[in-house]
Amino acid sequence: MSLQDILSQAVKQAVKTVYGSDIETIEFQSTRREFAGDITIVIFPMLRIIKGNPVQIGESIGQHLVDHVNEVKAYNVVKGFLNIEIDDSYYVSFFNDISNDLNYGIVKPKKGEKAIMVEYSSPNTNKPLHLGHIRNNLLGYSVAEILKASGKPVYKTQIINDRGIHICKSMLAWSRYGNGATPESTGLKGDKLVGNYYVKFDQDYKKEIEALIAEGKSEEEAKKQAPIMLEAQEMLLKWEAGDEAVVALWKKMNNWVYDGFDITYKNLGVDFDCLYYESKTYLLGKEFIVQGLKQGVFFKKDDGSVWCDLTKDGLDEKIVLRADGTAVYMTQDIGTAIQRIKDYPDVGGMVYTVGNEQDYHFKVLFLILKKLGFDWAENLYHLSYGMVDLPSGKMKSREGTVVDADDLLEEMAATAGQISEELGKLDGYSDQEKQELYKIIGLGALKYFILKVDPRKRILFDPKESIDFQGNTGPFIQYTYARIQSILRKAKRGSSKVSEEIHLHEKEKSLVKQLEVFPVVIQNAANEHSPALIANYTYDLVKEFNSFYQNVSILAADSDDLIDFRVQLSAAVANTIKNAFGLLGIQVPERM
RNA sequence: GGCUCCAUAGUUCAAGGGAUAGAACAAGAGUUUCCUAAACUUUAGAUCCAGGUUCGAGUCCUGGUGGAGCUACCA
Repeated sequence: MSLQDILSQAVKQAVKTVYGSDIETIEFQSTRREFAGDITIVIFPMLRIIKGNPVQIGESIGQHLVDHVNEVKAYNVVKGFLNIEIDDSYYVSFFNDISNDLNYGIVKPKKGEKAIMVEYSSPNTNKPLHLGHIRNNLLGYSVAEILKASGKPVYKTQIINDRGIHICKSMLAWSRYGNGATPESTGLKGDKLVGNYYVKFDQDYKKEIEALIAEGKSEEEAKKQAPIMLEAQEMLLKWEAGDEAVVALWKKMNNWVYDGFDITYKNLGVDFDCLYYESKTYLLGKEFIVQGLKQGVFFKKDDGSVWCDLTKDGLDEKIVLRADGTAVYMTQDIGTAIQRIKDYPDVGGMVYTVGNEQDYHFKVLFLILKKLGFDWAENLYHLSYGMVDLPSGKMKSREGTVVDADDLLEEMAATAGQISEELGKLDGYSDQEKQELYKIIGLGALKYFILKVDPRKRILFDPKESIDFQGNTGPFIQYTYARIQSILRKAKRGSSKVSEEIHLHEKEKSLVKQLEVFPVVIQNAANEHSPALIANYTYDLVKEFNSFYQNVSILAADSDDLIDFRVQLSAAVANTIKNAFGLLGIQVPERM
């Protein structure tokens, strides 16, 4: 039983015996530094049930706790706050329990527990990945890991947008100008090569529009009549008809892109358990529209189009099938969701990592799936995140302000290397080992920078100022981990349990307290789908440790018992950093 | 027009309705005979505006202001 549970019961008992009333919930918070005590109970909420002076109530509850609970050493009351001091022995025995548990805080997936499918990345296959995809990938991957650590089985997936007019544009431009260029012949990453032809198309398209406008056509007409666009549309029709040559080209170019993406994913450290392709799912969902019509979830308009009336839910009417009977985006998403549950019957919920410009879409999608009566529709979550903005505003491919994912990863490693060299770290390491470390550090800086921010908020990214390596950053935390490893190398670490007689210093106690809440932080992060909670927790832990590290001597303490305890405590902190960062997908180096 | 989200030190971020709003960067002042100074210690500096609910509001409600997004038989 956790300390909070023990106290919770005892407080309820105290209120019952002293005032004869029952209270439902008790508000706990950690005691502010300036007051004596470890944990604080807020008395104010109890005033609704017990009438009286909050200070007196605090006094009587506090006295009851001291008398009846072993762990409670003393108490004091400030205004409506009951501060409780916990006996050191509680912390020591708690620490003994966890110090050798390498997976402390991480819950293994329970048998029979319903799985969660987490979708993220989901790129188009006509452009390389950029900074926005990086945020998406990091969030999705991290949330998946956090859910796993909270005891849920997880499938990571993505839906690849591999069909449509945009692909045809790249294909068309390649046919015209490519001269058979391949990633091998050009030395370009496949996604970059294909992306270049997409840009090429756009340039030609613009020229043709200008020419048509010069001939006196309106801009709208020109956009529709540009020959290159008509040709692309024709290609799309051929693709849909299964034209052999078109499909072969489509396959070839998409495979180039996939190879390119794989490299980026690998460098980024993310992975997937299963993949869905839009070319295979875009026809799904129609049968459920028919079913929904029968159920009365949808209705048909005179022109034959099918709609869902969501006005009673405060939304608009939403189309789910075109008049010509073809599927729209919503139809596909309905079909894909259902298909996934068919493919993986143990899945009981899904998380969609998609930018907040699609908030409305997912609100509607979830509502429709609920109306169709699927029980898992209750457990759908749109992990909605804000844009990554540049100081100049939005990233725009046309203006060339897109921050390319591969370039960014390389720059981060280069910056990490530069700083390391300046500081004279890592002398005596081989070039290869250094490069490995620079990657880990650069990636750590980038990932932490993005994940420490609340997903819903926009991120401002200044490529010129780049990302800090000091202060509240990934490298700061990695550095602390590396320093602890250095201590552990030098220490003759005993594995004996710490004597419960030992007296804890303030800094030591606060470290143990900090470790104690790690499992709760994971659960909260899982419930709120927020890696930021883990990031901020880790930072707090590291701050606490650094202060401890600078102010007490670990390897030269005045007794062997104390050295042993401090070394073990350091090890436990390092292990927690490693586990927490693991949930963020950030590696920790043994030395830096 | 309607709807949704955001607004906190000069800057980037924190703060489950709770005590004197926390950090980091930038600015100022210190700390390296000792476990890694990418560190530590320290000074100054903030809740967009106006109401309301509450014992208590950065947090909840209403109305403004400013920013972003959605509001396609596109995906």
